[in-house]
Amino acid sequence: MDTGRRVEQLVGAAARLFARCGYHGTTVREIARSIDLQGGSLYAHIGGKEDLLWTICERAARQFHAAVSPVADSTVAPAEKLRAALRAHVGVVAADLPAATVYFHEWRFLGPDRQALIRERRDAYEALFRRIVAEGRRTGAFRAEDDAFPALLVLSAGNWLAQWFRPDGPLDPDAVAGRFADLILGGLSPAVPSAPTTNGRVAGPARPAVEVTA
Amino acid sequence: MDTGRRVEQLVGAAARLFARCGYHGTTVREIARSIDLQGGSLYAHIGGKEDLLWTICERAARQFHAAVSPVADSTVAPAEKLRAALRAHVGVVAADLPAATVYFHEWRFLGPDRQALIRERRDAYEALFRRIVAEGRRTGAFRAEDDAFPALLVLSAGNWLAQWFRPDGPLDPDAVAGRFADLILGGLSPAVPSAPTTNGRVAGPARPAVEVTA
DNA sequence: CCTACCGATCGGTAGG
DNA sequence: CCTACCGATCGGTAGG
Repeated sequence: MDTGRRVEQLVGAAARLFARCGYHGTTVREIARSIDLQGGSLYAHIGGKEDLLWTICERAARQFHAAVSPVADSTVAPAEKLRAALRAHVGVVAADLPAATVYFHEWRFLGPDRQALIRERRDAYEALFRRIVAEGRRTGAFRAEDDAFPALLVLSAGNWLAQWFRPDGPLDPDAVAGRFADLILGGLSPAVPSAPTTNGRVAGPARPAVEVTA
Repeated sequence: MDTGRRVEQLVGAAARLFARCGYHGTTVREIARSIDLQGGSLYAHIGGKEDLLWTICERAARQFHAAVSPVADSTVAPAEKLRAALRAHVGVVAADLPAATVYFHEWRFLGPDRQALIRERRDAYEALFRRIVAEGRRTGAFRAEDDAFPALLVLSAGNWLAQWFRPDGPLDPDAVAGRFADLILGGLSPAVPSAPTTNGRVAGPARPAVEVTA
């Protein structure tokens, strides 16, 4: 875990290349050359290709936790807490899209031990979101059948973001997170005071099934 | 596009291996050996490694379209249409998890021309969901600031599914889709008849910010 | 469908 | 940090 300038450049270059071409689709030579280093010279700075992947993933896991954990531990109301957690998550993704992409998709190419470490941290991270949902359900702030699905919906939106978000787009990360939070908290259907649902289907005709489309 | 039994086995084996190890992390030898074929013998059945990737991606694109397109063209009310579209999408993902995983993540390793073809189809597919949202907004069945984010939320949930869904899990694909649809349509917060929102933040204290947590 | 082989390229190292 | 090199493995082919 050298903090040398060259090592940082290598980690950054590796993240960009791993994100674009995949871990196995990237050559150590390409990483070296992208920061004007000769072929095998990157071994003067790092132990091996997998070390670069590990550094990227380990840092990303830490940053997600560091961003969301204080939100989860705060005392704001559940709805605003979930909103803030999503905003924090989206912020980390958007702050380093290549690193987030690698963290989401290439971590499984780590060796078994490191893979297990990442998996542990990822599970603990997801638990933060489930706990926010659980708190909201307990206080009556959320209506949901379980903790897992709402948490999964938030994380799905937050993770898939890495596939489409571009920093030069029209919306900044906070705005994107806000839009998703509005949808997930408020729902797409205009509020009909919580109609009882039966297995995911509205019990009885909720509103007239008018059809104005071609 | 041979339909021989051996070719089908190769496509299936390739999907499984590409999904687990990635396109570049998989060897043509591994694919061949997984269906009891010798090293280079798979070239008696296919033109090259990339052809396998192409077949997987092209079929997946077609199946997603075939499943959702009739739903989008139907005349059911927007909320049920969006629910049915998500159910159809989830069904395709769950029916062949390896193929869906490869379609979502490995298509970018196709050559430029084939890559462009997949991108076109994917864009057209996403437009189906945006159109459902547009229809709902037009008829007043949906409240949303635009078409893109609700569509993106549905697709995020449906695509991220390939990362965690396991066929031996407690919920079948229809149940999973139903849970997500309930959340997206109904929202997590109990229905306070549509309070005007300002930039993703509820205007004024919507409900008492009681805090019952530690 | 197999055997045997091809040139190219891979991650990594020695020696300076 | 470079040059020159290592064995191993890659996708693909020839000839049968």
